[in-house]
Amino acid sequence: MSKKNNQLSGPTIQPRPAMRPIHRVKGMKDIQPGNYDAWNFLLRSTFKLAEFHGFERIDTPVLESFALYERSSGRTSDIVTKEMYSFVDKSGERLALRPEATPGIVRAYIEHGWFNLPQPLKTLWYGPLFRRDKPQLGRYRQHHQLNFDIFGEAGPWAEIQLLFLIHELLQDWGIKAQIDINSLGCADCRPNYTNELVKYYKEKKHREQLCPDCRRRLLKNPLRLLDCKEPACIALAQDAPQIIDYLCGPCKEHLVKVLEFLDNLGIQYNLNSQLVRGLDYYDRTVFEVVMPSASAQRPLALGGGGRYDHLIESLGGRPTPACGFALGLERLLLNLEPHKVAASKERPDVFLAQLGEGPRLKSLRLFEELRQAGLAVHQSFTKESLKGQLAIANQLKVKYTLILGQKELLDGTILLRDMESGSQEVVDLKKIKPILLKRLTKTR
RNA sequence: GUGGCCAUAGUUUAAUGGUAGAACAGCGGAUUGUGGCUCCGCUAGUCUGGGUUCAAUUCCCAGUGGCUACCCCA
Repeated sequence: MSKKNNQLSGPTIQPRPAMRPIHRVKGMKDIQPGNYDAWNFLLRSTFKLAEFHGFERIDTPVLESFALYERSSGRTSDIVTKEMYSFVDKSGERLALRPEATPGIVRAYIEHGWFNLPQPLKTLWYGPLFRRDKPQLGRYRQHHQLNFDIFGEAGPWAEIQLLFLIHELLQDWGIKAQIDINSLGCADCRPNYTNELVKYYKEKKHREQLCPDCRRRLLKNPLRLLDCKEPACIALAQDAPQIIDYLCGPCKEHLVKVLEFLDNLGIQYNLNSQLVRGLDYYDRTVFEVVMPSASAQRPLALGGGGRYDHLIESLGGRPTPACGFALGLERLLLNLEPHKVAASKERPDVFLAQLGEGPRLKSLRLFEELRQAGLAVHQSFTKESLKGQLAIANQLKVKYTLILGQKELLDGTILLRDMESGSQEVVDLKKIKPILLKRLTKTR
């Protein structure tokens, strides 16, 4: 157990632990040192852009009542039936870790009377969601979403603004994904279509070709027949009636408006009549951002959303049209170019190195002074050796390093080292702040 | 929930039925006040349980975990 080298200043060497460490829970992910750069890259640009678009930041609790999801997402949806983390609280109340964001957001909208705020209300939500899936590529039991919602706007402008925002974000991030769009009609016209669809699939020659899953879907949720990836079912879906042909006047007009605007803005999209979504609450416009995957048969969805004009009502609110969109952070992360992330990282301006007790104290004060002057100062007060401190300054790729030792402290000076050239000059300590400010603004 | 592949230092990996070798990273030194390059040293590992065996990290079984495809979804 004895250490030969008692000068070791690194992590303290611990005796071997007697107990086995506890592993993280399946499907959960830690964000490790260094990983946050990519998250910041995504989040910072989103928060900024969403603010320009007039979205207000909101949050809702991780824990909600089970009934909320049962009523909104659909009693038969997979999310509710097999993927939710739910439990009974000591009080006997049935609770759930939120599996998606929209129901909680809508609940808050109703509960706090957000309909009294200026409408349309645009909200930005960011947080973790929980689904008890089997983990795989881009899927974790805890994942994070960015949710954009627009309340109180019945017109196609809501969709347009969302799609425009998404388009801008994808461009900023350098992600070349495809936007799929479709309309599911409304309560008036959708039944006509589903009737036709069921009729088509019930024809004997068609029905016989369906996979077992799809035979079930035919009874439970016919729209999802279009979504199957079995070759035979895909072939059948090709010739199936298309919902576009069955949309009522207003629904058709709405969709056409959305598409016209997109054309006008030069936003490329793919009108995909096969696109249906896994949640029950959508009306009219639905869309998805998809990324073709090399290994998987289906493209990976980076995000998805649509209009939910009746959800607020069905959760007990006054009738309010609404439209929302969610992006999956972990899936976006999968598609980021490392060099874009690296380039987005801000480099500190100055590194402050010190040698000895006195200089260290003095440098703490100088650190504060420079920081308040608006300089990005870094330091490593725990390191003793100048060598070690310079190595860190080098890793940080700072332009200048300040060195304050005993000698400088006595003279009232400080060393200014240019890290690129390696040249050094002695500067009056009182003048270091203006000198740095001047040099850095010149090179920035 | 179903299927496939996998499990050795922090990471990437090598090897073996006789208790494991490297690279990178970290820390220290060469240079006790000067980074990047170099050289040297140190730290650190066979997922868990059971079985076969004189002996298991190696072979077998189970579990757990990871990756991945499917269902479904962001």
